[in-house]
Amino acid sequence: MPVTTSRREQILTEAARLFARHGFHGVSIDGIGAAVGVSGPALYRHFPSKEGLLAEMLVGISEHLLAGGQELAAEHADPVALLDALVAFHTDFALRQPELITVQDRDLANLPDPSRRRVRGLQRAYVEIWVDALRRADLAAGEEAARVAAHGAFGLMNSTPRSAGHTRGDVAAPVLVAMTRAALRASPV
Amino acid sequence: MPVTTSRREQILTEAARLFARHGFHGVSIDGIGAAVGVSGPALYRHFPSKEGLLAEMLVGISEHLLAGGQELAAEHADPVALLDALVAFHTDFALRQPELITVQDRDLANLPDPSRRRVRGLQRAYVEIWVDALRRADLAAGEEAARVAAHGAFGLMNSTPRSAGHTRGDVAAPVLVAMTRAALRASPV
DNA sequence: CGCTAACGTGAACGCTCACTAACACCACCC
DNA sequence: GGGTGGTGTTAGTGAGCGTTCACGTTAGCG
Repeated sequence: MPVTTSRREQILTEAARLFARHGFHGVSIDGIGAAVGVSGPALYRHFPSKEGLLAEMLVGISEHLLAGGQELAAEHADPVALLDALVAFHTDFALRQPELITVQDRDLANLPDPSRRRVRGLQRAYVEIWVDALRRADLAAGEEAARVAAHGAFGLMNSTPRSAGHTRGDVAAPVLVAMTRAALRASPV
Repeated sequence: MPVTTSRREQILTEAARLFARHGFHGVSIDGIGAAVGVSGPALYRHFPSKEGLLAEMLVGISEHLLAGGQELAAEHADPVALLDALVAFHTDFALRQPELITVQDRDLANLPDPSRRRVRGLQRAYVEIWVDALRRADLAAGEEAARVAAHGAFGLMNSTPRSAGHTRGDVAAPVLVAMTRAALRASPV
């Protein structure tokens, strides 16, 4: 890993910004090129296609989340403590990388089939960590309810990137963490 | 208003389904036409443009939510009771019209400028009802925190349409309602 | 020094797509 | 029965865009 951001990473960063703002189909190859200071087809020296670029982005996010989740799961035996750690971890990521979060759950449909399956698999494994913790902590009335609760928590923690976005992280973070923890504890009605 | 769904409404319904699945730019005029049994440019007999169709859809949603919110606000003097009613109302809408919810917060960016401003204004007014109730109920540590909490609640309630989607509503609804209420009560840390 | 590989450019191609134009059908009504 | 407005169709047009191609430049290296 180079100390100076490589052109590849530069492209990924700017593309994420643009995709988050205008959507995958709302951004042109020329537009991405212009954002990094080169023009148009130069991207094909670094990525096989526009879809390939998106694929690398989304796979990267999913892998990062799953890796973090697995690490926390290994550290915490107590499911309630694990959930608290997961909430902190996910909230931190969502507030630090708002563009990635936005792109991830808006443009998944634009992935070519094999990559989409890959991302879906990674996401499913990540969700499974949450579902498992919820069930072990007796915080869900069943498999399906646990899944609803996990997705609900994601929606809550991912909400700030999607909406205004320019809320300062140090204001939003404690609110979101407190809300999510309370929401999870309340799920079994 | 005809008892049989007019062609206009038919188009709006099918377009919502398609937009939700593939995104605004991922759906063609011909595709929408095919979905309602006519082909292609026939849509221009009912809508001025593809963007106009989207505009009518999103304005309709925003107006519906705002109207519902205002009605509830008029009925409930107690802010906590109002919040409970808002949660029930919004959750019901989100689970009954998952496609509309999906399109609303994914494709707002694809609206032409005047309509986008219109929708943003309606949304802001709707959020204001929530923010106001939260503050009057002493459930937020400040203006900005209240806004974060409101958007968080939306993210939670809107989560099921976005994710799996094929979860049965009568399973998801009570879980989401309980989670959202708990989350809102927890927001002041 | 020449060879090579990495990186960039502008021009061209081919396709999709929103939108328009010209025409047809049909219900309705005076 | 003829005019009229609503609703459809097919063919065409022009623009945008992803991708490829042929070519230029530069850096490293035997």
